[in-house]
Amino acid sequence: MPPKQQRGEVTVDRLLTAALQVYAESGRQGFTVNAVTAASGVSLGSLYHHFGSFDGLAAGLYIRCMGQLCDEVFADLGRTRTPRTGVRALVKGYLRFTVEHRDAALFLHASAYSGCLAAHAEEIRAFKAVRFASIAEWLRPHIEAGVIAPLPTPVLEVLVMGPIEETARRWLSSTYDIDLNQAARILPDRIWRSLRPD
Amino acid sequence: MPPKQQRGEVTVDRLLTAALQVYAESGRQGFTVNAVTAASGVSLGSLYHHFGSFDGLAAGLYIRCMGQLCDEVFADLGRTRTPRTGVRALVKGYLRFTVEHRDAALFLHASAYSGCLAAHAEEIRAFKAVRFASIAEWLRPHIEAGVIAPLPTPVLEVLVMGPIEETARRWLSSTYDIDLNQAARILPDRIWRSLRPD
DNA sequence: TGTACATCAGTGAACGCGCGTTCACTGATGTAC
DNA sequence: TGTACATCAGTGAACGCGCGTTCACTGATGTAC
Repeated sequence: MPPKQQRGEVTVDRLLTAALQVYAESGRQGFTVNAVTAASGVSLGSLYHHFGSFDGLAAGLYIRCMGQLCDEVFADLGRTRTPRTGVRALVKGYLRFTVEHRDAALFLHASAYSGCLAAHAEEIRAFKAVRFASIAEWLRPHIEAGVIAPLPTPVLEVLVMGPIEETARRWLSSTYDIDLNQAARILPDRIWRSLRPD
Repeated sequence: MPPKQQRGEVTVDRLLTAALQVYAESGRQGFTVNAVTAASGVSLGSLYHHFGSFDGLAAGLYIRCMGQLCDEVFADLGRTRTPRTGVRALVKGYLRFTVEHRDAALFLHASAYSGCLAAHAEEIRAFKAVRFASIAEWLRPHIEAGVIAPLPTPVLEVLVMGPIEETARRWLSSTYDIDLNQAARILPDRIWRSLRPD
């Protein structure tokens, strides 16, 4: 249901931007249709015209944030040659995105189990499958070349993304005091050690 | 606000058990006071007598689940002598808990950003601080003995718990198909490699 | 042991609020001839 | 170029539902003398 006129695109953008802002300021509890329409200045009917439901808007926001994340993280990854520099790029890229787009990162983490996305789960799954394909493609030649241990793909993913995402999560929750610069410096080498063959 | 009579304890227990069941069956959206009272057979007034609010019940459930998790995971940890076996115990314990208490594990992960716990954040933080102290105590002598790399504690925690929690998360979301037995077999050694000095 | 009383536990009808959603409508944009 | 018409976009009042919460009350338990 993409808008077919330019002003429609603008309205969709205003709604999503306002929605992210509302979520950042008021959390899940304050994340309501009324709050979003008030913050965006867009009418209630217009929101429903473009998204069909409030969950639809949440799904749209999730996809927009996830797209941004993939763009920024995978851009750096493509320029790397060795798995070592690749891991470094992933760590730096992911943590930089987390800092520079705190609101988006928070929304992505928080929405994972929110239930708002249940109705659009298939759409989101398909979107992720497309965008995440590049990371698997990046991995394969390194495994075949024997420069990364021949572990099952899910285990490799978990070894790489686990520490990164957990770092981001702790920083976002602000319950823990974790130094992102320190983590960005130390993690790449440590994660790389967990992937090496032999 | 712990109950002062035995029947009070029983009621609290019935409410929390029913609440977990409701959450497991209906998700966040279906997790309401009415659903919990209906499932437990306990009256609305009684729920408020014991928990003060619905968020209070959510916080109580979170603490109960977190307590169970700590009990099971740290029990095995205490019996280990080397960091290598310690990591293995953590991985196995955490993943076993995830499988055996799927509902509790799901609730713990999902509640992290739920907002329901905001009002009781301090209470939960204090509870965690007490229970998680044992893991830091377990780590320190190994670092001092030079058998674990002298990394900052938060980074160590993230390196160990990141892959474990990410594995659990993926298994719980059931979007990914991840083999927990395989992960439990491979992860300990891989995580251990990321902690070794030199 | 029995009685009186305070506290704890349990009940369920009632309430108000704000949520997501609908709908009949107006205005803007693009297109065909 | 001008006009007619279909489609898209935007509006906001109105609605019903179910949520969390309150409260006046009854019953059970424990304790003091």
